[in-house]
Amino acid sequence: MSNVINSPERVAPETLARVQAEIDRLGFRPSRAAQSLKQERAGAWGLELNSAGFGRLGAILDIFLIELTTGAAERGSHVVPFTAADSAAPLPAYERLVASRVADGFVLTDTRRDDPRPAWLEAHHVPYAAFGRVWDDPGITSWVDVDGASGVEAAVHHLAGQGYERIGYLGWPEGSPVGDDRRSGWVRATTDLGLANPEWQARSTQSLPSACRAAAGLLDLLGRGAAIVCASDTLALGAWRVLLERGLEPGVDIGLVCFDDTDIAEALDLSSLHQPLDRVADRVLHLLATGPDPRDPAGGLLLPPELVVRSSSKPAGNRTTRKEK
Amino acid sequence: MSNVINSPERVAPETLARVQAEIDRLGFRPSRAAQSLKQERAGAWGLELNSAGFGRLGAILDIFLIELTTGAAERGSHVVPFTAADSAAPLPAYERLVASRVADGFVLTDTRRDDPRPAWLEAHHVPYAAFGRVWDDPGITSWVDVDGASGVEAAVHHLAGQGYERIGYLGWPEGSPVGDDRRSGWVRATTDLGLANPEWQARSTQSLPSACRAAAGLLDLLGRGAAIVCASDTLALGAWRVLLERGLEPGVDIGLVCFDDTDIAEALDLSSLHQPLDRVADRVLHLLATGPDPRDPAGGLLLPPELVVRSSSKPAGNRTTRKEK
DNA sequence: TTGTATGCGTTATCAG
DNA sequence: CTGATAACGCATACAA
Repeated sequence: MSNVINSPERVAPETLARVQAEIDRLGFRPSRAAQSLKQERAGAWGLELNSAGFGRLGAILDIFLIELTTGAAERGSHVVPFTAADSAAPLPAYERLVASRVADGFVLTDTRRDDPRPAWLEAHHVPYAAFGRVWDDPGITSWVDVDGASGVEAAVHHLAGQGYERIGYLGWPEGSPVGDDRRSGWVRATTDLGLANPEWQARSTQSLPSACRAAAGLLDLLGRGAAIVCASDTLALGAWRVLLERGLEPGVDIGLVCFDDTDIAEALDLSSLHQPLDRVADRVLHLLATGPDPRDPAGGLLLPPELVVRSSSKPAGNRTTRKEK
Repeated sequence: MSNVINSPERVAPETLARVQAEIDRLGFRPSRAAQSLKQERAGAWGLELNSAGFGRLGAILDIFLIELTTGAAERGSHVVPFTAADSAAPLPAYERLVASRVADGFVLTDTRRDDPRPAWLEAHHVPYAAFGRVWDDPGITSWVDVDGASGVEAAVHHLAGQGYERIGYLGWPEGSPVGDDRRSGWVRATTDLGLANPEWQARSTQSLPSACRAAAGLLDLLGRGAAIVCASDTLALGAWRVLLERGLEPGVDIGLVCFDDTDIAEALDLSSLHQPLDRVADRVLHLLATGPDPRDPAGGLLLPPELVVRSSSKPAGNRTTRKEK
């Protein structure tokens, strides 16, 4: 009797033991397909893998996928990755999974302005939760994101605490919501600290040559003894390269803090803002399971990143000892 | 009638059109759960995400996952990622998916010596195919791998063709099957070309400081004008760093070719051996669908990587022009 | 408290 | 060639 499995409290202890023994002996495990059919839910969440977010330098989505997979398993469900044939028009791929009832809902990543997915999912009453703000509609609260502004702010305060007085910012071109958010943290923190100088910033796309050019220009402006906060680990790689080419040592001649804390930051021993992907995954799964909390009309959840201090932002004491060449 | 969907040739053209019209009108799509139940197959392949292979510097498995997902979708199935609670003892996680019939079989990655998975899967008659050789048992042919030896060999020949005469090798410590395989390509090629020198090699683990130390030692040995083949992009990053620190330019003062062709190689503009992950995924899915070919007892499939030439291995002509400092 | 029957949405079989 | 029907394995409601 399946009561033993699903409501053990409704069954006599003695029969429970007997049936349980049989279950163990036979190695019985319920079939997901039959369960899904009966319960009319797949027990799986779809996750679109788009090449914009995956497999790129400084990608963190692979880690997020691991966290999501683990978290889903703990809640008795699965993650079904899928790709859209045309990444500019992903809706058909979502529609397929919904229509064949392979996924009960979706985890959105790489949310952007004019993202067609939230509206479509809302219209079709498909549950979803986003890693990344839903920028188009403040009324939508089914998202979790990392607070880029407060992260960069913390980085600036950290650098100021280490004794840096000229703190520049190497970010993305204006217009990307994530980039603008991170930059605002730099503006706020330098203003608060009385270190503001709107000149001390440079913009670069996520390509290394571009990052190197931007970093070089910024370094010319700032000079030795300054610090730079980078909007991503890729930008930091560019900055790091320019430092090396100029014979400058990160954390000694120039302070460096970057965002994302990918393997690159770790490998290069760069201080970085670590995104709490385990907590993001946990909250996303929670949202998916319960739906957005109607008592909380304020919006989604903003998680602060954690600053991981490495040698690229050494305290002032260490910096005084110049390394012999 | 479902004959229209599953065997349209057995149905009168007129009824077919009529029923098809209804299907389109109603937007009917078969439910995967019901199909799975009826056909007694999940239509999904399990893929273990272990933190050894994912989210690490120079990881290519995220790209492989995309290829696998796309390929599976083309064949009407899905990929179900999962993690093992204890990555040293992954079998229970496999067992769960089999028992609840969530996955019909598995794609193995990160195969290693004394890997318990192939034997277990064979014993339980669970279909599987590996990306990476099954090292323990030459009788097992259900794998696809990239031919590291021939790849490195091609890299050495390429460098020799560019005019390099001292070609060193920066690899992993002895004992890893993949590393030994790649190294053997260097030995073979340098021997064939009469450029062999067993001294010209260094060994390093996949950490940047270690790679830098090893690369520095190797460079001391080889001197300017030599070339280095690296067993991975991470090792190449170490070599690249040492070059920069010494004021040497890759492709001008030192030739550099690495393995894996990850985002790092692309960002640093390093020549690299590109693994044909799309073809690997395709063959793995083919193996899964058909089982290993009994007419081919010779073993699995070895695909040659493709050398992507970038600025770090410029032809000799370009090298003659020394850059002004 | 325990056992039994029904139906979830398919596909395959079989009688018409 | 077509339409009806049983069975896949489970959960649930209901009868015993």
